[in-house]
Amino acid sequence: MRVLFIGTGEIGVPVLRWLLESSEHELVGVVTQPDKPVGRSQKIEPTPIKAALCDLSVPVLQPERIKREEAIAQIRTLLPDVAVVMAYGQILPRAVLDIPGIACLNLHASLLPKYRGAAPIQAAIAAGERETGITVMYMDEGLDTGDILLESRIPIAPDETGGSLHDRLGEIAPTALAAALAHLKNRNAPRVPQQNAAATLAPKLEREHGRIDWSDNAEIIERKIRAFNPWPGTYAVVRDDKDQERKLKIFSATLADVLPPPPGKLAASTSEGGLIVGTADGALQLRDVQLEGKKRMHAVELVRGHAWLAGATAI
RNA sequence: CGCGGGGUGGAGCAGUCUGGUAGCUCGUCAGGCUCAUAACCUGAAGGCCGCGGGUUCAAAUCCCGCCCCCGCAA
Repeated sequence: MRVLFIGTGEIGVPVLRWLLESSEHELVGVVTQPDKPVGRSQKIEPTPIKAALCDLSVPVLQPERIKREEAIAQIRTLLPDVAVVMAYGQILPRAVLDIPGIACLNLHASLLPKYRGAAPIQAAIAAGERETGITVMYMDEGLDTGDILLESRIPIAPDETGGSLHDRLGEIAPTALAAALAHLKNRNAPRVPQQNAAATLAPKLEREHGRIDWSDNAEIIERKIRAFNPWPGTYAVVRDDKDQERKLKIFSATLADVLPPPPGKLAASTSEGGLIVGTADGALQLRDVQLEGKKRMHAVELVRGHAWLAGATAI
């Protein structure tokens, strides 16, 4: 089949690679977001999808707005049978959804109808789910509301991070897509409407969402730290010995079976060294942390040079 | 020229403003104490103080240039 890939994020790269190598399907074009300035130096960088596309014979479209008529007209000339959308970052208008001759599919990184939206991976871990997966669905104009073609499930490990789950979901996506395309080709593809009553939303995450509320339970906070690692990250704001507010990023922490300090209060850990911090119902042992302006390191190392941390309060 | 923090023995930091013998917590090694120990005591090794230039009797410290790391903003 003639397949058009529409995507931007890293998670779509395995699917793109699979389409490139597939002998059964022809990648007729790729739509991705425009190159954007990234990082401290604001260097203009291609999207991960464009960067992964070393095969220059595939047409790449990077419309500022896919709603515009010029963009739509260009896509139409590619004459795709199927469009495959994954982590694109723009809403597709009806006019685009109607272009593919057979179907416009979306690969979404959750078991729909749970966690519709931009951050399904983090949401699943933060909620303490035991499994998640890739859902292949027929796109409609709503936000991840289309009818389901199939889903591919994987378990969530107890030490899973947003990053590790993101990578694993990206890797199983090609298999799910292959099955979906095979069904379409054989004209026996299932089509099951979502149970809208069970739907939940996983809205786009901002850095500010990573601030930890120490009045939450230890288990909730620990899951959030894992879910938000590496993006958008979690942090506490502490006052240092010079009365300056400093941001302390927390990359990992574990539940500590010790007498907890009050919520948000940092204390020296007697059992393992480093720092423990109080929550609503228990203590967390801090592991990988990073004080703003400093390198990422183990809490044990950080405390050697920053004794004030033991006894500080996260505000 | 977006804003800001930083580069000091193996790790994390202080010292820089106010130039004058390189310091702290830990690690390593040796010895001691102990039934024993990640505990405690004693001792030791280990630093061209990011790189280059300048000022000075004297530079980690002051001046100029460069490299690298990190936080924010986008």
